[in-house]
Amino acid sequence: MPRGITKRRPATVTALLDAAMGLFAEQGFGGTSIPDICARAGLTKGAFYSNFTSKEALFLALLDRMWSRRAEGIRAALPASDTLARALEGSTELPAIAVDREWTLVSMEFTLHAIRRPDVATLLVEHEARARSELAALLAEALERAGRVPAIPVTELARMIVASSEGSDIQALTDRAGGAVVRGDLGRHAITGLLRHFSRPAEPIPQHRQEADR
Amino acid sequence: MPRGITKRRPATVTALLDAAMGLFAEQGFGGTSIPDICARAGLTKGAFYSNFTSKEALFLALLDRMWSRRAEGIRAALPASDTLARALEGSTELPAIAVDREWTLVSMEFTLHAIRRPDVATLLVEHEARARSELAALLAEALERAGRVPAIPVTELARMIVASSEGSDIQALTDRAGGAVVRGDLGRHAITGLLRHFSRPAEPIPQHRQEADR
DNA sequence: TGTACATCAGTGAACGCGCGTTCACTGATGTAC
DNA sequence: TGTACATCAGTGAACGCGCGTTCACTGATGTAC
Repeated sequence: MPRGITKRRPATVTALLDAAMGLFAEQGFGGTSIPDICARAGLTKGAFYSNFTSKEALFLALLDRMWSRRAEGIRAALPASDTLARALEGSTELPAIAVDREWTLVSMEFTLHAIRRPDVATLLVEHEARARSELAALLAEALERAGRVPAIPVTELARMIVASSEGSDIQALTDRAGGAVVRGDLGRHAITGLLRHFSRPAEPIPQHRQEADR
Repeated sequence: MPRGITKRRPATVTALLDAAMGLFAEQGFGGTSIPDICARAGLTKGAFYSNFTSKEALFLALLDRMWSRRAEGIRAALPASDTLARALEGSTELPAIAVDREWTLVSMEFTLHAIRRPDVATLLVEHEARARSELAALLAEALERAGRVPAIPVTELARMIVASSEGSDIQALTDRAGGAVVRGDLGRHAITGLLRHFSRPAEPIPQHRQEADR
């Protein structure tokens, strides 16, 4: 006599999340209905209500999955600080990272959603703070390897870089959708620029302080 | 016998657009129904269909109005190149510009919409190209006043600045909604940083070329 | 290993509601005289 | 200036449809023996 969840359940949840991810990216959160999601997942509406209380709840579960997958991806790519350091020294370029269309669309969708709902926004703010602090640690390490010291707190630098790269991603997707052909490395250029501008070469023998920003 | 549109019509259109602006910001495009808009405008659904063929058509009309209003606002603030030049010289800070919540939300909403519909994206890309070229002109003027020359084409600089400031605006709105208290000048700092990094002081007596980026 | 059966998980019909859209109508507008 | 009336503009009832949600049910699962 089954006395907990069966192995069938997670498969159903996965199917629903997969379907929702695709549909939210294609049609937006507001533009996607629960029957839409169920149809794509090959399930009935009852299956949906057996697993989630509302579309909103499913959205949160989807984000959870997106965030933990991304976290894995980032941990896997962690030797990046080396690459970053070399880019800072000017010996290489930052590598191109293809903009993930689905991820960016669903994230934008969620950000909009969150800005309108304070309780959801709290969730998002916490997640971003965590992600940013990992980036800040990476930046601190890369700067040190490149023999530079930050001129402003690395957490602020991380904020600027996130803002700049998100803005660039959105620009890239828009241009691509609108048929405009545009060089795709401006985002990386801006980031390198910010990193160089807001840090300076470490002095071999630390002497008196000087102005942070020339 | 009336033989064209009467003065009643534009008032109706304005009421519908005003109502839609507020609702799209509050509930999103997909989350707002036509009856919603009519109710807030104090009109019946018939009035809507007498003026627009669909919610999509109203959205486009709304953007048109938003864009032309913003263009007016920008033209009115054009002496800004002076302020910008002084900020570049380091004698002042860039002035704080309050993030317009409604504008930002509706623009994000539209960007999402556009990324999904190539024909709408074309419209957006054209608009952005126009806006960006005005900004590029402003930047060129400001750099010259500040006695600097751009190290990369000003149009690329304009792209970076737009990306960075849009990203910062979104960050600011998210943080504000999530109850995080955050200094609001990082966006301006980043912009100043980009401008300084991607330009250098003009040489009084032009001699041989040198590396753009130090 | 095989089978009985309690529990879990998804089915599919049913419901009321609000949506988008249409259209015959009433009232507002503004020109012609 | 005043009024008649053709035209324009918004009203509100009506419609069919798909939505979100519920629930009695059937079938899948996996434990106990």
